[in-house]
Amino acid sequence: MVSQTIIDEQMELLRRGTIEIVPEDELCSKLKKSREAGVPLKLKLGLDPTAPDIHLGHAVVLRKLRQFQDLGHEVIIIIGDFTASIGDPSGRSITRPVLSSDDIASNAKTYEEQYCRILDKEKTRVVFNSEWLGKLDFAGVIRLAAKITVARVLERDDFANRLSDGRPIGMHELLYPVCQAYDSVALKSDVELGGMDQKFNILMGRDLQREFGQEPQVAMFMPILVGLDGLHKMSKSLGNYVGITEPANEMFGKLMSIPDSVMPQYYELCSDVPMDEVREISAGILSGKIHPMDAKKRLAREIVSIYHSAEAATAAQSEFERVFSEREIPTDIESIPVPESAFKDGKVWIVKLLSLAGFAGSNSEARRLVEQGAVSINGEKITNASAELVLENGQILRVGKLRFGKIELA
RNA sequence: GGGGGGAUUCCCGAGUGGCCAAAGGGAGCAGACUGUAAAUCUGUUGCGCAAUGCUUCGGAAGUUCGAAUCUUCCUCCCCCCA
Repeated sequence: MVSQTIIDEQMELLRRGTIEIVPEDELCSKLKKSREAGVPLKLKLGLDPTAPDIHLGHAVVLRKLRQFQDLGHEVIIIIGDFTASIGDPSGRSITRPVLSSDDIASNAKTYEEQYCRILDKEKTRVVFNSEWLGKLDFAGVIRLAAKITVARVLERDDFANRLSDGRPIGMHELLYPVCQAYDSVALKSDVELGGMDQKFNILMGRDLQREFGQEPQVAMFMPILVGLDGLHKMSKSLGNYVGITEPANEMFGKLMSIPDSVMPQYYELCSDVPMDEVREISAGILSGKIHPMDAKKRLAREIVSIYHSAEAATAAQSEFERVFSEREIPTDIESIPVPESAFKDGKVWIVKLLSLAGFAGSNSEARRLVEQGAVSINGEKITNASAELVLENGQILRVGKLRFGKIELA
């Protein structure tokens, strides 16, 4: 007999940072059963192979899976190569573009390289859903579709909204949730994790498994991590993300730029700081005992430590303080090679230099930056857009607050 | 199959013959302030070493001294009816 205390402890750990577990008591009994029988649970996570960079938002779910692995369970990652050819309509107001199979293959590979930074490779299996979905023939598809009603599919918010707003919905998109649900059937998964945007799809998995006479999976919903802007969900396309493979300094800096209001969420979902402590920090900020900036530095340090090391985190913090608190120049600055051809009479036009450095997308933009007083060389502001400069090796070109470059003469 | 509406700069959206590189908002960028937070204020946001210059308003052709605006054809989208 498995001690209830152990299960309770496990449940408490697993509950952290989840919005909803449907149903919670089923997870409890699955954990117990698994422990008694010595058979690991199968955790399913579907990844859409469109975004090749895993960021902290994806990491929320991956880290939860890791907790399951640490409890002895098995993770199955489904690369949705087949479903990507449909395009998940979740959270999209427009129909997604269809990916080529080459893109999918290379994206999937990048995923594999990245997820093992969080997951235990020994306890992770990767499968492609084309393995079973690709084998269905048209009759099979129809039989599958027959198990779900149109009304059921149209319950889904984005379909309902699109329909009422008069935006298009492709027939193939209606089948998306069915495909994903069928993945659960094919794998006989015990638990499926996903963001709230996946709620509909994951619950449909339960329905379909029941239809196929399987024990339905437990659905675990994780919040969608808000991006660095504090407004929209973290996503690569919005550029408000922190990739898990980014350098420590970069990560630290990006994390320092989040709005204060999202700190508690980041603490809970992206760090391992115990929840009691997280609550203390939040309270401390409210009462004025803790400076929000200090809380944020701690947060950034905690997160950087997970993906790099404690040392790297400390170093990133001192670098951050150097550059932004003390307004000094960063220690490692990328160099800007300046070829001879850029020179005219031994001088380089400032606008030319900026586009050479990649700090401006066009000469017009470069000109604007100069006129707005954003550009300096060795701390000396340049405001005349037609300025011609005599350059020396090692001079520091700065644009705005963030961009630095070191002049390197060819 | 029939009828109607629509496609504008990164996004939304105004513009129905010259005053339009195109209002307004969002987003971005820069400056001030600051904790690289938020809020706020200011400037800026097609290209161009800048010129009464060049290229843009779904695509092509046309009318006109002149077109985002008018005409024709095409492509795509939406709505209503069947």
